[in-house]
Amino acid sequence: MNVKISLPDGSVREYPQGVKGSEIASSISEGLARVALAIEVNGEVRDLARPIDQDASVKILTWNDKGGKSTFWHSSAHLLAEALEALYPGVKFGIGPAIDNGFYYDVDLGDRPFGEEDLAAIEAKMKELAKKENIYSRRDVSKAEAMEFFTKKGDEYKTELITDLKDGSITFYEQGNFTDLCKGPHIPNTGFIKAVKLLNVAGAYWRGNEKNKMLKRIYGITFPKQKELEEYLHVLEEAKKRDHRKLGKELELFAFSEKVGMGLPLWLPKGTILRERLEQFLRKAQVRAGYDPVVTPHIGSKSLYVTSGHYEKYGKDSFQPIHTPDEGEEFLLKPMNCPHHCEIYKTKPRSYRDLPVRLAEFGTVYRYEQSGELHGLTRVRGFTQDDAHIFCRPDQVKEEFIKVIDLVLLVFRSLGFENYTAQVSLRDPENKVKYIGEDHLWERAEREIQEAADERGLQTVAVQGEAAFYGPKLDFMVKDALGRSWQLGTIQVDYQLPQRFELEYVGSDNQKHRPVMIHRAPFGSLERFVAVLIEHCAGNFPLWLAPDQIAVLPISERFNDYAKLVYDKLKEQDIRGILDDRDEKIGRKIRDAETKKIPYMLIVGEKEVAEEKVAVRKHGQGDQGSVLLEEFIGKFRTECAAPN
RNA sequence: GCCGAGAUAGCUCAGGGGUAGAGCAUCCCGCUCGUAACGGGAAGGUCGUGGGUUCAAUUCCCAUUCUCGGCUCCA
Repeated sequence: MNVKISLPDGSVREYPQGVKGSEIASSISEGLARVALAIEVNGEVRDLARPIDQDASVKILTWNDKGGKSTFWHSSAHLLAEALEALYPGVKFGIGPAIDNGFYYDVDLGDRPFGEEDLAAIEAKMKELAKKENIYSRRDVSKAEAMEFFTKKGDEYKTELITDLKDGSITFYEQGNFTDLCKGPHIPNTGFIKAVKLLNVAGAYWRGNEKNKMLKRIYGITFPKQKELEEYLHVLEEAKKRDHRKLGKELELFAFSEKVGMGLPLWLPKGTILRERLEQFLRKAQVRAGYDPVVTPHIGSKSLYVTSGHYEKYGKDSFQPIHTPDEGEEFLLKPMNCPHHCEIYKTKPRSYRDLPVRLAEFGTVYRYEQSGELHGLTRVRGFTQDDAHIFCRPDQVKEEFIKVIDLVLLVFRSLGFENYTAQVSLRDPENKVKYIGEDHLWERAEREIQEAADERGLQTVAVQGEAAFYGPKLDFMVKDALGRSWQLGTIQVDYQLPQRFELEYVGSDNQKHRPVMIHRAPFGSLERFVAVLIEHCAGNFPLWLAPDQIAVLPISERFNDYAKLVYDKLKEQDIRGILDDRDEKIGRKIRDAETKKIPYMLIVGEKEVAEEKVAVRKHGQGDQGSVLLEEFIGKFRTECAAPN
């Protein structure tokens, strides 16, 4: 009997029943068979060696497929385990999955001291074992048999896992001398793994539960070609160079002080310019889009947050209330701007004609993040949101959403983030009780968010169960220059706060109605955004943002007067920059300006003085030749205008 | 918060039971210079903080703070 196999190109071929993925691959082309790692059968990734008994649509997976990569890395985790077992007899294993970039294995090495120094030896062992081209073979085992195997081995983690599995659906995979509980799939043999790098070791709780024992998690990555590993390591190195914590220090953008407190960034003068430029840019765009700027205090009465519900949900895990000398007064550091904005909404009765009301504030909020979670500017305890709340009628949600999407995209485009996607976060349909708000409003809002995203041509993924408890949301992810994804802006629909604050408007029917609230922040937080921007452009900010746009460099002290004249002329035009009149050689001055990543250098010497010119040098590009100073200023002013 | 590693000059880092060292930055002197580091000199450190062991601690031990790598969490 034959089975009909349909291929991704739409063609259908017949094969004898029980045909293997590897045979299908060979029948398509020998080249494909050589690089085939796994096969997707009706959407499920499987081993190439597993027989196919029924009609199916299949796709041969290679390194270029996501499923191929994850299979490859999962198999690499097994190879790591095999190497560990060879080098550390008696080692116990937790889990070893593939992750976005590589794989890890959680292991219990007992009391043995173990650190990153040990990784090289394991790596060598892995390479040695890989060369053997051991086959990953799958075998069904009964629960009892599986239990017996790991009990005998003394691996209590595996036996715990087996306890939770159903008899009849348990499989082992074996390669070389290593056997693991695993549902697969795997690549055909270890020989595909040509390049191995173990990256780091970290603690990880067994099953992610802090009550459990902490295992050692060994992270690694592998590739089918040595060259690909080298490229990957190069990207890692590049990422290190671009680390915003490093550049933030070098370029004097921000700093932290133990005395001020962890997670509380200090913005230095140059960083402040950057930040304020971003603020001004968005402020302008928001005024154009019909937002009203507001300002609210950094603290608020505890009762404000009791009303909003934040106190109940986060109060205990937050900065503790501030007490005044007078009894009974309690204030909280503002963790959110929305309660304040709700109170602004309530300062006067609102008509349906007034809506939407859009209140915007660069509001600094304070949240008690766990100490281990703090990280540069991306995770801090005090940060400024480019926050705004749109109070609108239910029938305006979609239109407002579209407007917000436009604003977010303007921000991304203006800052050079060309690659972005969006996640539509929906309710968990199985568990509607978790959420607040009427069913029909949710359904409508979820539909309208999706429609709004589609109308603007956004590439979206919908994820169920990811909504906030108060409403569905749209989260934006950007890819930076190194291909890393960051979550930035967010737009969220909220039914809860209008209800809690009893917000109302009078409708055309002369009845009171409840507005819908939209929270939105295109940057997310200024701190996080600046961090991402630094890493995206490696500290080479676009001209309109650069803290120092120009360095004026006299060739020698003899030309300092002219240099000062040039510098003053630039200042008059609001051009930011420095005058380097140090007693140094021009090569040195250029080098320093290049290191500081200043976009333009104006070099002035004998020739320039005589002709009222400046010799222009661009950062990273070198000498651009001389032009008249006036001419340069004219061009520069056009070039440094903020986008809009 | 939890596990692990670390903290030495403004920065990057070396050293190690007998009260510290380099390069860069800083300051001074000389040079007056044409597109990525001019030469010489000086100054600069309670070796994160607090305890303990020791004749002696920056070094060993304990605690603590902060930083880093993860885990967990994230309005």
